[in-house]
Amino acid sequence: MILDPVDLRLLEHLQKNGQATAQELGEVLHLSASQAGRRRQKLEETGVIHHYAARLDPAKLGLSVQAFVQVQLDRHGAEHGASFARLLKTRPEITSAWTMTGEADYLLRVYCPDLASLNRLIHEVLLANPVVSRVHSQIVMDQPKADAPLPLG
Amino acid sequence: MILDPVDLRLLEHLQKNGQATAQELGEVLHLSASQAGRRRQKLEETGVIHHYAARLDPAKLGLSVQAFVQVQLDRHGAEHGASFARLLKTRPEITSAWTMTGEADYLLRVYCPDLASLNRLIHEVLLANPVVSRVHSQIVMDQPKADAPLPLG
DNA sequence: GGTGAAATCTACCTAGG
DNA sequence: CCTAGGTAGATTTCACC
Repeated sequence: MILDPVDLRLLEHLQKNGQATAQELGEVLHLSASQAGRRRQKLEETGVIHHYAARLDPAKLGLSVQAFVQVQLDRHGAEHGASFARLLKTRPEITSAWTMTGEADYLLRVYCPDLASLNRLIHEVLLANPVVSRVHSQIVMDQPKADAPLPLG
Repeated sequence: MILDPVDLRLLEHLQKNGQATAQELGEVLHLSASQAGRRRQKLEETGVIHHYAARLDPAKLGLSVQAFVQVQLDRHGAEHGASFARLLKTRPEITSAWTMTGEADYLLRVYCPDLASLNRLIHEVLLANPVVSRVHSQIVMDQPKADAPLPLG
């Protein structure tokens, strides 16, 4: 699928407001509402737009502690990685996990109601797991930039 | 604002499908559509729901390189942090930035079309900045867990 | 919890390059 | 023939009962 500059501006807008109506999109893009809606539909069908999501305010939900946790597995092997990957899915506090080049480390993004529950996660879940060799956690103090739209230029 | 278990299930659903209609929410929650819509409206007004966003597929947009970059500032001071914070806003590849406890480090989440542009960002933008002392970048290989709903239990 | 007016979406249709 | 703009029926929302 080819994305022209109008598509990119449409995507930029929909990332900021996923509830924008076809009419609103048309005004922003200087198109008719029907054309804007048609473009949006195309982008949904082709999977460029993966889904729509409500973004919540963690503080208002009592999730006052955010952290990034780096986890180092003691032995590198497919079966170890797989068992750890299963663990990730069972822990709702871990909202995202990435593996990186170089080390077979995981980077985890974690939301907890308080420091105690973060420490429980680290000690009773992560360090208690025999596959895990080391963890290093850093608590988020401030988020000067949050979930900006993807760079589409 | 008090959130009862029904609100939490509503939020969980809206994080997965931000376009759920009041009727759909009502079916999930075993409520009437009008009650489900009323709850949602309340959660929007009180800011528990911050906004709605379209989630895009980075690969389909040509953003094949994701990375986390840790940036260490050479001197810790309010004015240095502020100048770096301004830099963050000017770079669309940097979609999120966090400051952590302990060090005055920044963790940056970055999306680039290729390795060359990531390297340009690191060397010509970050390291070229006099405030920056060291950077350490890790390229994302895999994302076994991606943007799961916030833990609302 | 239910109802109805207003707004919105979407499929279909028409016009122009 | 393909792309842009317009129209109508169905659906959804939201203020009110």
